[in-house]
Amino acid sequence: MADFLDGLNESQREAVLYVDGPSLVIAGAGSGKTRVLTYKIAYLLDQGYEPWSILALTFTNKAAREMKERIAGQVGADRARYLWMGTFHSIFSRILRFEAGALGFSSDFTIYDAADSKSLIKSIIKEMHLDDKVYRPGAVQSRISNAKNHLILPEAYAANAELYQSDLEAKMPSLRDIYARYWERCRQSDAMDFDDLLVYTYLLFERFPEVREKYASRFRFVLVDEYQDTNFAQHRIVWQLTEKSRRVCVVGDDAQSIYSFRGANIDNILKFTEEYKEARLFKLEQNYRSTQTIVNAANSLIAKNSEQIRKEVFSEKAKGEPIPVFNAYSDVEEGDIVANQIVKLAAGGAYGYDDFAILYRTNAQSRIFEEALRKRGLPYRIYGGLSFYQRKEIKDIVAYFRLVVNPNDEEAFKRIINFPARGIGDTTLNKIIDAATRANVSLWTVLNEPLAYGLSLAKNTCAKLQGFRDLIAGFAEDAVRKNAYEVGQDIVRRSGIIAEIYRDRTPENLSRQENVEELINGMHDFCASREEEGNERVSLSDYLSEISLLTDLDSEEGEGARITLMTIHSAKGLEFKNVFVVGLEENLFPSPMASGSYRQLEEERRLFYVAVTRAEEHCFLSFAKSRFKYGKMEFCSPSRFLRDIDACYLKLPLDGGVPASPKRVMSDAPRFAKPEPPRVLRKVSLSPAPEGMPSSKPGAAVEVGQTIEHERFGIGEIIKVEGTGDNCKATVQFRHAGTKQLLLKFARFKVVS
DNA sequence: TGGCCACGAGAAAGA
DNA sequence: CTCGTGGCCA
Repeated sequence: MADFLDGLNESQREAVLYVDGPSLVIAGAGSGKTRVLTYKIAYLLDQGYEPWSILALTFTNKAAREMKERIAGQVGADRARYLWMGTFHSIFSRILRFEAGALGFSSDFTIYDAADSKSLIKSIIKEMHLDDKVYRPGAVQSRISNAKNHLILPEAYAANAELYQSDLEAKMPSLRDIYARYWERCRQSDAMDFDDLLVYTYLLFERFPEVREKYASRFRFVLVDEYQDTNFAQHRIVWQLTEKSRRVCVVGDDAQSIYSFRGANIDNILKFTEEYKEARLFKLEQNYRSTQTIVNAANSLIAKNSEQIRKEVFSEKAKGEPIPVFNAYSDVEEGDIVANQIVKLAAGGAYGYDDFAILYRTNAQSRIFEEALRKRGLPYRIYGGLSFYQRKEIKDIVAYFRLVVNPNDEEAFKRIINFPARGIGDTTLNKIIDAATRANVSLWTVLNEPLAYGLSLAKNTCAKLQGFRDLIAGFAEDAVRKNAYEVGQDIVRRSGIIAEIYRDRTPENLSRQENVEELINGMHDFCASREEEGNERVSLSDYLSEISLLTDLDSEEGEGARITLMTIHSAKGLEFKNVFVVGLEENLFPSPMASGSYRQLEEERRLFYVAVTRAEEHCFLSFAKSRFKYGKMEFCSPSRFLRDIDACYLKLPLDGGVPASPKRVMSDAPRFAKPEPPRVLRKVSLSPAPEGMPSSKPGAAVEVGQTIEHERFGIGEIIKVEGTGDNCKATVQFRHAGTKQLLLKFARFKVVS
């Protein structure tokens, strides 16, 4: 035991060793939070706790997996295996499958992903003859989700005057009816959405005290990671489980709370010691990850926030270099600057490509970096965007699986009843939905006896429906005997999906074929490894419950070192030697959607804090003066957050082109002036050139040797001119964007000298 | 019924 | 620019 305590500092050790009551561990960025959790679990095991009596909740599968591996390294894989360790959603779905009957669900209930739930909401809005311009499905979905995260059920929602008032203001008076209907339809479909996994766990414990008692006493110790990101429902469930035992340890960093948009409540951590009055508070303040400069810069940034638990994060690592801030002319140039910087650093030999990460606010920003890297032949991997399980061909197949396991699954039904095309169109489907809604039964029930539910159908259509019914029922029969892989293979072949995808060899189809093969191979591996572990028959249902909570962060693609491209949100918990935080512009970061309130703005600042603290050795910041948005070019000003970092930790000037004068940098005036109006030369200009701006006349000739400033590529020198008139072309060597040929007729630039 | 085309609107973070 | 929708035609 002593051997593993050696690896801990004073405060870490205290946090590990206190197991007699509730505790809150405030862990600054990079302060060894995971270390404390794993050591603490190892310590508990050492103290005689059985693995299955320890519940450890995390936010990502990845975090759970890594922690499990580390514990396995300390106490052996055979013991680590029996720990209850996983995400809130996966642990609770496990419990819910076991206790489903009590709640009126079957243990094979489907988990609706965000797309399923949105699609169901969409059809409910349609059925209720509401205007989907007013009742935007996304907005409705987030209001319902919000209610669930606060454990407000449809009945309570309808009775709540305040909520109704807010719905009225949003011009959605019928929201409570949509919610009620959505709730019923999910039950009808034997389905739960992500939020339901929490809601029903809470309800289970609330309505059945003996069940609550069972789990509360089974889990003798409960640990929660990233507590700052828990929502009200999660918080209450932790309370249900630990109110009596008081053996709970929550770990988190209020400065890294970045998920309020999905209901996370920073008060859970801020007020933990009020709810657990006797709780001990531990603070981990030594950062083992980053240079002093990075830590200090991050501290100066987060100090601008008002609501936080006070702590002094410090680093004893090297001082490190100031953080460069790059000022790019355009989004494209920003990509070039970052890529060039990576080339430069990588050439030094000290770094592999996996030592680099490019972090951005929105997924849409990834494309430009992707292009810049590809152009230079640099290997990269983009996280986010369409994950494997969200691809159409995969979703289609999984919909078959879902319907076979749970025929009442409405969303799966709608997805595949006419895929591959079998002549059952919208008209017929709408009749079925209509009848099902009126009779309060599932679509599958109607399909089984169309005539009993008063469907008027052509004979031909009836036969087609019968064919579909038999197909699914046949698979369902097989699924009882065969394992997931066997049924899966059968379904893909006999449903006609293979025929559909292998019909021709277009590039899209080839990639689909690969994906389908990958899915089937994955099923094979899944079954094989489960069966090796001693499970007799791994059912399709087992497989589905495994994949329904996976994200693309979970798919390890091992081949070689790659540059990581991801959103800041998904980078939480990760670290890289070199980090580029890009797109630091107003209306991007902070997001325009967060500029509404002070609270939201503070969350954006925390997000920036998370980004900067991912870096171990070098952190780079950048922004562009112009950027393509909504298909149009927009001018942007630097993010206010750049001003929140003490200038002494930054390396200015930050220009990709004209160096800013140091004087201006140090002055009291805002360090980042708004960009000037576009000083751009156009052939056809409707407005006169701005006064006092150096600007050449339309059609002015350029000469070799001149320096120009291009709207998107920045400063460059003309090295060649060919052609005349409309065909006049100039070759320009740009400082940061490489060499380009510009057709003067279209080029947007001005001559600088 | 199903496929194709044209048009218009919208574009945040994730289990 | 990209997705989703709605109208039109085979």
